[in-house]
Amino acid sequence: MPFKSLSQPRQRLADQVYAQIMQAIRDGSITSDQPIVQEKLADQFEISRTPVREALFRMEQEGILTVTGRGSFRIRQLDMKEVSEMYGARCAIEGYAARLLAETNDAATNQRLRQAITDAEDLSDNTVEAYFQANMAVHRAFVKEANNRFLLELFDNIWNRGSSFTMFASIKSGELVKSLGDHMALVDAIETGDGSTAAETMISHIKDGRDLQVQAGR
Amino acid sequence: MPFKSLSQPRQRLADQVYAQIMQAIRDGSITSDQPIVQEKLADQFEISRTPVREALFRMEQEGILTVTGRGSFRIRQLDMKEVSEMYGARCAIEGYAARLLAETNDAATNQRLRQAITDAEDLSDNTVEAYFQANMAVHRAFVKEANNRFLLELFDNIWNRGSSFTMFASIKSGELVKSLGDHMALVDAIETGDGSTAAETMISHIKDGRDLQVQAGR
DNA sequence: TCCATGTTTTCTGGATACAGTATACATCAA
DNA sequence: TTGATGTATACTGTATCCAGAAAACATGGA
Repeated sequence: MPFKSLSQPRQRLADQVYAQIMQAIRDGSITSDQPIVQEKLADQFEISRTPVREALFRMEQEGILTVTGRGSFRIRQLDMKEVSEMYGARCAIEGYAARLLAETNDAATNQRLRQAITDAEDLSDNTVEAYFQANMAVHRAFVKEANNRFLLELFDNIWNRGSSFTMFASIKSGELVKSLGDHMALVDAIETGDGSTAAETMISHIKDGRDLQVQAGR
Repeated sequence: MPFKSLSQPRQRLADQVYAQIMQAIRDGSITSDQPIVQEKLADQFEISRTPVREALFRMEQEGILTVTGRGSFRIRQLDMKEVSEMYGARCAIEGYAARLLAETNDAATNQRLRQAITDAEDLSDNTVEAYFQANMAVHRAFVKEANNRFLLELFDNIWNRGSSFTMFASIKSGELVKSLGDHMALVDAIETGDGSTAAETMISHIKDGRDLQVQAGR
């Protein structure tokens, strides 16, 4: 039987809605000051409220939206304390990923990491969005190579929080470029083979990012 | 105005359903070999399918359920590799929490931790369930005292995975008691004030748990 | 008896209908 | 004009309905 199964789990409308709303949040057509109305969205997509609701609930659970008043959603706006905690969560995940990588210290893996960094940092344009994507791609590569799907899941969970991109928008681009440069040093730390060293290097790299963020946020 | 606001966010049926299904999973009345049928559940709860659907979707997203066939849910069964990865994720979260605690090294906090351990380990009965709860309570206390809501959220996310309890059921209770005893040592490690030491102690404690689990799982 | 085909049943995703509540708005008295 | 009260509107949660697809079952020919 040369055919591969095409029984995809019957794609749900809610998934598409989810993606579209996400996009709308990213490009700023939905802002955090207007409440999100199920019926309005349903009308725009020309579908019923049911799948829209489903997508919204999902986003609430992921911390992208927050429920206000009697049940309507808004984009969840993080205050500085929460932003800072978010970086903390990143330290936990990515720091441990670095630890695992160091403990394995596999040459081929490290090589792939270097390659990923080179690829990602070859920015096609200098927008903040491009920087954001590049930075995320690099960091995601580390977690991915650590080979633990839970870790990767948690990573995505954190990075998808609605404001994570808009937050970056406030950082001056000069600083961004500088911060991009540090990634190779992370691989170096991994290559020491010492878990704690790698973890600490990663953590302090992330904290640098946090400081940039905090400065910009004031 | 001596009245306190009673505007609670209008509690949703789906939440109750969620809790009930969760309970049913824990006490084994829903097992992983039977598919979960929305209409059946709705009938049992004597409500419509809508809130049931909502609860199920939520559980799917949390990784408690998995979608099979054309869209029906089952309890997600983790294989040994995934179980092991789950412990890895715990190392990341809880290890970093320990690091934070050590860096702060606040006497009052440490005292509260010791108290929490004493409280939790005073098992009223010797069932595996009781052990599981006690162990979770202790570990949760560490993360909670680290004072980072994201970390706590991720912690809950991991520990709520459907099978996390049923997994434990296979460990011999003798081993469990032994493993409970190690918790005070974690506070000791925190009191060294050295982040790496604390993190590593926590990680190796969790890995001990993992090894127990893996042995039992074979 | 066993396989292939057609038919019924089951069950999901999505649309629509309905009820309840908070908000917005209008109306009226001081 | 302003504040209190009644009314309309907006929007949510829940119930019900409908169409489509998989799965189970039955039926008939070799």
